[in-house]
Amino acid sequence: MDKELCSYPELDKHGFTCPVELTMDVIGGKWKCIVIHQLLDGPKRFNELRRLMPKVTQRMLTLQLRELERDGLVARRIYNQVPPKVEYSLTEFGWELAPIVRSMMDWALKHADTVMEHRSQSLAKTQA
Amino acid sequence: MDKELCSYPELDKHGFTCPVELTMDVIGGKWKCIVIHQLLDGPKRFNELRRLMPKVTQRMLTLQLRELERDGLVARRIYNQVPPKVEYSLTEFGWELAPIVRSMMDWALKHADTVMEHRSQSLAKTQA
DNA sequence: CAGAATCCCCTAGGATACTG
DNA sequence: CAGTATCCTAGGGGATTCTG
Repeated sequence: MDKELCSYPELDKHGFTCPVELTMDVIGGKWKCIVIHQLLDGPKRFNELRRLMPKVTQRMLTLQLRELERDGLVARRIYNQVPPKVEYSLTEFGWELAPIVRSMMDWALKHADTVMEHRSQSLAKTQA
Repeated sequence: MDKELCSYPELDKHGFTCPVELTMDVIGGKWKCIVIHQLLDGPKRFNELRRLMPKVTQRMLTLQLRELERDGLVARRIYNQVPPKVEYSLTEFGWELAPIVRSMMDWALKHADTVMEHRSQSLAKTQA
């Protein structure tokens, strides 16, 4: 396989130049990875997710969940009762993302302080 | 450790509720992961990156590179010559992202078609 | 409870032109 | 070659209100 001409027919057929671009298109939403991360722990109700993610508005949560649903990553189960109960869970396909999200979590726990150091340092330089 | 009260002091000190949120803040830019993916292959010059990423504008490439630099993930080496030569490479810290980006690539190569199927299916439903 | 509907804003990101 | 400098806009995202 030619290293310099490494294109991906399956991908650019759909307008993606690079595999990573496709993945980002799927999980790149501001809250998607966090939703998935929460769902790794088990199915969650809508307001349960809201409580777990205090900074996301319910509008945004809805939108991101809809996109995850569209891509087949998240299942939405409606219990027909009053008051309503809706449960979100990872599909089998959604579980395929677990390694990625877990490695994102591991990375953050290991390197959070390093990132913050770099940021404050480069901020200090612009200040000076 | 209490599962229900699983907060991360190091993180929410900086305003992050969840580890994954921090990671997304670092690599969540539209092109950052792709840049990193390209740099996994070795150092690259500016226009070399542009050629590898046809869809990114040079303005955006510059901005994303600057942020990656700020966070200490990418190094910028300037060769003092005419015409100018600038080489971007992953720092040691940047290499820590390799597992994540690689798993993103693997995922895409495995599941691209499945994603597309789901998308066209859910599109068909809205059409109907 | 789990949302849909509006309204609105901001900024991430694009297009184009210029430069050391 | 490797960028700045402007200008501009689509849409990502927020706040609020309403509902089955």
